[in-house]
Amino acid sequence: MAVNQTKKSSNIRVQSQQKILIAASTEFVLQGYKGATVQSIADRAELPKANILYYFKNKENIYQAVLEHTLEMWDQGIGDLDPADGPKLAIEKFIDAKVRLSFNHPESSKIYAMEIIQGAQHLKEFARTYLRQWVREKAKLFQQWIDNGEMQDVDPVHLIFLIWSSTQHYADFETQILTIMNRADYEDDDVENVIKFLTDMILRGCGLK
Amino acid sequence: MAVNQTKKSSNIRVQSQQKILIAASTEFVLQGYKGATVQSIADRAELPKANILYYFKNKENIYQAVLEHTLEMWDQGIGDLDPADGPKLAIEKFIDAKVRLSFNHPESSKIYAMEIIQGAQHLKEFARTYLRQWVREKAKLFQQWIDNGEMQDVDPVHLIFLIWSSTQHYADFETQILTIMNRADYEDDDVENVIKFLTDMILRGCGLK
DNA sequence: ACAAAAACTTACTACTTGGTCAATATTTAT
DNA sequence: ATAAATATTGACCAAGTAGTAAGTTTTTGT
Repeated sequence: MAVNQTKKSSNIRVQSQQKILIAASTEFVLQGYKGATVQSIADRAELPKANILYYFKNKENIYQAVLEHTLEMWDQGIGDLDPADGPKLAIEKFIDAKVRLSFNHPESSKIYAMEIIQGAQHLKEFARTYLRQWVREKAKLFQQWIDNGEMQDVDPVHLIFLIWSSTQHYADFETQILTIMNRADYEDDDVENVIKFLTDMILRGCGLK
Repeated sequence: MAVNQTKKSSNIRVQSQQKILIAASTEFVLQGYKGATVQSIADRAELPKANILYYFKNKENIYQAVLEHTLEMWDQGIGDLDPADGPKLAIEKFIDAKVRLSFNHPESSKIYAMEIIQGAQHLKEFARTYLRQWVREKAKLFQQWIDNGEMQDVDPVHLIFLIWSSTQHYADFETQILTIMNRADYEDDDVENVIKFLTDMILRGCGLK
């Protein structure tokens, strides 16, 4: 009985909330937290403003929901490194997942990036410590592989930063990258090319190729 | 006579403008373009609001000046790759310069990152094409080295993105990185460690080590 | 059919914002 | 010394802003 939120009566609620969150994500990316107005979110969601504030208590709440959604998606999309995989496969999987997330959900990546750049003012404490734990844990795993002589002796934390930053870049700096490549949009090949490039480079950097 | 902007009479003007730009940079980072108010900039600069708008026509102008300052700094800080250096030294110099810029001027990096993430809405066309030219030129140089068998056959444009993103990350994600490292601030060693790590990884990735 | 709950909407308010203006003070050049 | 140029400031305003209140319509369970 605990999981009884999906009654028929909630459908409109859930649907509207989803529509609002999608519109809000776009607005927060384009205008920032302060620049995105409840009205602009309403316009984009094609709902009257008061309706937005019927489903979400206030603007801060909408933003929190957007942030939460981002974190959930990453948690699910990246998941855990499998110790049984060994360093090569683990890094390959990690890069693959992270690049696909960047290309498939650039708005999430962008909102998160802006939040961190601005000092993580809205990010709840638990999200911060969760992240710290995640990195610590993964770093420990890499360190074991290093100690076992299974990969080059590189700082595992910085390695995680490297994978994180280089993959995230394709979402956050989309505009700049497309300008440089003289393109209007990413194409399907791009994802695969980026995965191949980063995997090659980083595996070689770790002495795994 | 053309360069006669430095008359004594301009001193106060220049000084005030500088004070305003520094305060504005901080505010733009912390609050974003829309969130930074002329009043908040004034408070931080310890000047009355009307004084701010005496030296800068409007808020957009202040922001443009901040952006311009960022681009100038990078232009000067990174400069050109020297073809005579060969790939190894060129990459070493590039990473070194870029990491130091990130650690020494994180606000600039942050403001630029936010501007790009939000779609480069305020960035003038000339800055975009300039950047495209810069990357094209550097990529061509790397390609020559590759063709000469002086380095591994990796996509030069993606290589530039990799160096760009991984170095920039330490400025933009300062907050998150410090949280993960459980630190309050970067220390002197950190710069050198990051330079060493990235140089090792990327040189090895390029088959140069 | 019908009452209760959920969804929607209009009108409003208190407050913040960028920017102007007119007046005053200070500095500069002669 | 003094007029012109530069710098400084407080008071003000029109345009937006988040959020509320109070009502109406629609949906739902019985």
